[in-house]
Amino acid sequence: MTTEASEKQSKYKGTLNLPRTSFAMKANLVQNEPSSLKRWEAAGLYERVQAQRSANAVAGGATFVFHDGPPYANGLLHLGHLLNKSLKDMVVRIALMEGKVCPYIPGWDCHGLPIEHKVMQDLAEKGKLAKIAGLEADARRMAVRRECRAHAEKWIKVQMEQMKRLLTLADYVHPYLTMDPAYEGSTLEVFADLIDAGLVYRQLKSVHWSPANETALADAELEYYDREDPSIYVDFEAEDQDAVYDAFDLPSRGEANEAEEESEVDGHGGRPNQRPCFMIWTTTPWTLPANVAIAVHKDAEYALVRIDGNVTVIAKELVEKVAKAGKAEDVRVLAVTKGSRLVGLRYRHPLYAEVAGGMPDFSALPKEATRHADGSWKNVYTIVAAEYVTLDDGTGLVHTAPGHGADDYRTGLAERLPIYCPVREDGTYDTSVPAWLHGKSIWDANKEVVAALETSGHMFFHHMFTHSYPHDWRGKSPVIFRATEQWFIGVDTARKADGVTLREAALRGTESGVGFVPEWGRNRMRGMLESRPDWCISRQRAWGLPIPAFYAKDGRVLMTAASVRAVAKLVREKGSDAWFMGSPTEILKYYDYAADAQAPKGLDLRSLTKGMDIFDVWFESGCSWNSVIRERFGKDHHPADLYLEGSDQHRGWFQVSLLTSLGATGAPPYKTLLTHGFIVDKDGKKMSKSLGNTLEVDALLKEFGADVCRWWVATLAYDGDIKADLEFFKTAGEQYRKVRNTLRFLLSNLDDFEAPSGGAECGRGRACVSKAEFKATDLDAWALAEFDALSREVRGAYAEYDFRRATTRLFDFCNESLSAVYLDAVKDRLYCEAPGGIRRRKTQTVLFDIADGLCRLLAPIVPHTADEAWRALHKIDGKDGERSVHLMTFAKESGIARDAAWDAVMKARGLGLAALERARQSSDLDNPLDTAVILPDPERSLGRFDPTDLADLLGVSLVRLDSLGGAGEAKVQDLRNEPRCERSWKRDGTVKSRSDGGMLCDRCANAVGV
RNA sequence: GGGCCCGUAGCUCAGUUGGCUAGAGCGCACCCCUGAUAAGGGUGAGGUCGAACGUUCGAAUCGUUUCGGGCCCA
Repeated sequence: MTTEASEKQSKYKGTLNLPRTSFAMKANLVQNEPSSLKRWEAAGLYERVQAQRSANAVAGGATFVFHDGPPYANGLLHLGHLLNKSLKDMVVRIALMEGKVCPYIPGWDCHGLPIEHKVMQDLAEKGKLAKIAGLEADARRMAVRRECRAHAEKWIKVQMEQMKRLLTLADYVHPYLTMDPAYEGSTLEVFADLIDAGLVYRQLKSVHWSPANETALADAELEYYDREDPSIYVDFEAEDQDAVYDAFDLPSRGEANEAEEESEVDGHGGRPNQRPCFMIWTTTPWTLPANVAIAVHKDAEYALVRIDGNVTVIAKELVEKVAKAGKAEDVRVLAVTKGSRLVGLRYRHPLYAEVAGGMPDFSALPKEATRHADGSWKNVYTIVAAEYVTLDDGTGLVHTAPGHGADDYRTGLAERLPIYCPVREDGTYDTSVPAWLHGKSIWDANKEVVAALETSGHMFFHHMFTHSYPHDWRGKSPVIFRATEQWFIGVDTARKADGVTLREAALRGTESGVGFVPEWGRNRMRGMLESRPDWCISRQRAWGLPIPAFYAKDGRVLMTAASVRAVAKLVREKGSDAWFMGSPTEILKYYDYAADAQAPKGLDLRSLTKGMDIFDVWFESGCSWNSVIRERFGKDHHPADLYLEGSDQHRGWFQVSLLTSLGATGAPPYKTLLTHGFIVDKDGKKMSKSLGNTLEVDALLKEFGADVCRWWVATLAYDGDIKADLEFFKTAGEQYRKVRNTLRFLLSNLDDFEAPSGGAECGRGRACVSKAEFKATDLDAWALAEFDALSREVRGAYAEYDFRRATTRLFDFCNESLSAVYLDAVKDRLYCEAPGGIRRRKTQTVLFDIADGLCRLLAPIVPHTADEAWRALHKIDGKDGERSVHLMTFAKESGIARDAAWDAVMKARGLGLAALERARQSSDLDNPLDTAVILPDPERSLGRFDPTDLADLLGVSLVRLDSLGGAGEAKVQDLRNEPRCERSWKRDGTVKSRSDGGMLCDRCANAVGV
């Protein structure tokens, strides 16, 4: 800029009240958020605000109990955590801003397989595994547990830092950890209550089993490798051939037809004179000795087929496939029937045909394997129906061995079949199988079974094939399914107190007791509750809370409510390590056996052995309503007001918490469930590391800062899938900047404004102007009324957890009501009026109230920016940590009256702007200040408004009203022949030469004092 | 394969009980301002409402089917 030009521009520029503020346009969140964090932590903001609200509660204020679900203490936070934790923080901050007591105790799920797995891997890499393996059982477990604890602690620290960096306001000094002794003890106490309610039992279940390592494994411990196995198609002969032919509606063979036997050609509906078979397919011949049934799908069609001389049953649509696989040459379908017609038909087990009774001696099985049955075994070796039967592979008739498969196991229970598992821990057969298999390894048995079936003529076809098969991740050896005894919580078991089952109680609670946001969560929960099986709570691992069961030599079990409570007491003192470090009598030191009526009689406590099972980690987190909420805040805080998690938790934490709470207390643990969807990429595909479409939380925080990330979260329609992409964060950043700049403009015009202190009412002697001096037709009154409306709507949206509606309104208010309309209009008076002029001070008063209120409304969403702006507004010293917007509550509404004709004014403004645009397009009239606009005023409603307000709303020098011309368009008048005020650039008709030689309008002359 | 859910302008979303030429913001294009300036203001162009049938005088809105996607299960 040349000196001349700058002189010309600056003649009056120095006399203007131009914007000035320390609140920077550039947020620099990445640098500045950590200092806010530090300031809040130093001032003990969480404790301070909780104490403040608690004091308020004593005076009758409300309480809102939020309960945080624990993330797993393993690995870095991902985008889902960012979403979840941000939403939670907003909920909590909103409750606090409404003046309620609202705790936020963050928690971590610490036990469980993923950690143990990782730790074992690390130990293997460091070559420490052999050393540990050499230890005695308890010592070995303790060695692993110590490593696991260290691992969990490490990740809790990392995740906690990330959560803090997200600016969440929680009690990070006292988080809850599921591995804390008090938490563990409290969990055991819930378990004791469930035992009291009669819901805990022990039974066999098929689990992944490693014969090489003689241990049960969970899914996470499996690795899949290719393996070669026999694929065999086996014919099981029917017991009653006529019953089979009846099922296929083949007409009875008349005596006269007997002569045809030898020349039987079928195809005419006659009954073949030979025993029909049921053909099954399997890739695990070694499980055939454990076969007790064949499953079909009752709606599928099954064909009676003559295939290379044999008559057998195969699913109709698989006939061709099977025939082709077996290279059968002569295939004829004789008849077709529904699976349901086959149910109940009996067959002969090919491996037990020679054994006395035709089946193994099931009466010798452990009672756990037969408890569910009546001992009649009437369904053994029959066709049963099962939903999981598909026609994808095999024959459509599924070999069923309840001792060796999860589906098979369920069928076994449903059909009252024995859970027959003739395979011992080491993978060899016991003596219940045919003698030639006794003691054989199942892997060796595969070929022997195949050979036996070939010899006996039951093998239709077999070949070797390669498939993906689960292996023990540690030994790389193949695993099998094997029924073992496990602990369960009965979902269909009647509670002792009222005879109601958990399933009934849960469904009832879901129906009416619990609120769902969004509402469809109710359906989802119901569907999952209806179909869920009993809850298997035992795991054969080291890293967890032990199931405190003791076993006597005679097989009896000691685990009563009283014994569990006694163990709980010890665990509260010493943690669950005590289980592994003490003898049964030491562990039971608080237990009074003599006083326990529930305990088995005549036990010698000294001869008991400790159970090796630990709890499913879901059981531990599922007890947090007790271990955290009731434990810390008392029973009157149960149920909590809100649980907030991803939609997968309908089967996870939501459900397990519901079951434990219903079982132990009879009530659900929450009043409302809020669910959010899952994060997907910009194309709606799920995010996964292998697809490379993930976004790193740390990277996002580093690029955008927490406030922008949180703004993004708040703008989401979180009830469905959530698309995430770097672009969307940029968009959120743009919106953030718009809001920030609006705040900045408010602040920059309040630099010389004396704020009312301590919430005092404005009045004489202060810069701010009393609301009593505002008229309903003032533009300032309009702005305040707009803010009142905003405040109502945002708080209403917050109350419904609709953060998107809230941020949309907040953004629109900043963008439209303030930036485009009000602030644009009041610039003139802010800059050009005398600093203390009433017109300017009134507007400043409004700017102050709006800035203050806006900061409070924004505080739950963008805690750093809201506090930064609020502190700038109140001119708080940078080091002063005592004052923060987060200690405030939402502002009261001003309640100001707004003239009913404001709508007409805004409509006229629209017409005026359109006219100005037309003028710009059609002439060289570009600057609105060079014009006057004539507004149509058919209703004669605009006359009572301040003409300067109207002119400012259009950014023009003058507005004239036309009440005679009807509701037409606005017109623009060229004022370029009128003199222009050198200070305000307006041509309002009062501009003339003044004593200082400048051309000024009356207002500016007065302001400058000439 | 089953349960629950989603699919409206390039993007993110509004669209009450079916009813005016389907809306908003962002982005984009064009213009203005240069005293909110790596800011601010104005105007405008963008959609066969995933697809197909059906119910209806009339459907983005109701029903059936179908395609694509997500979560949970099998």
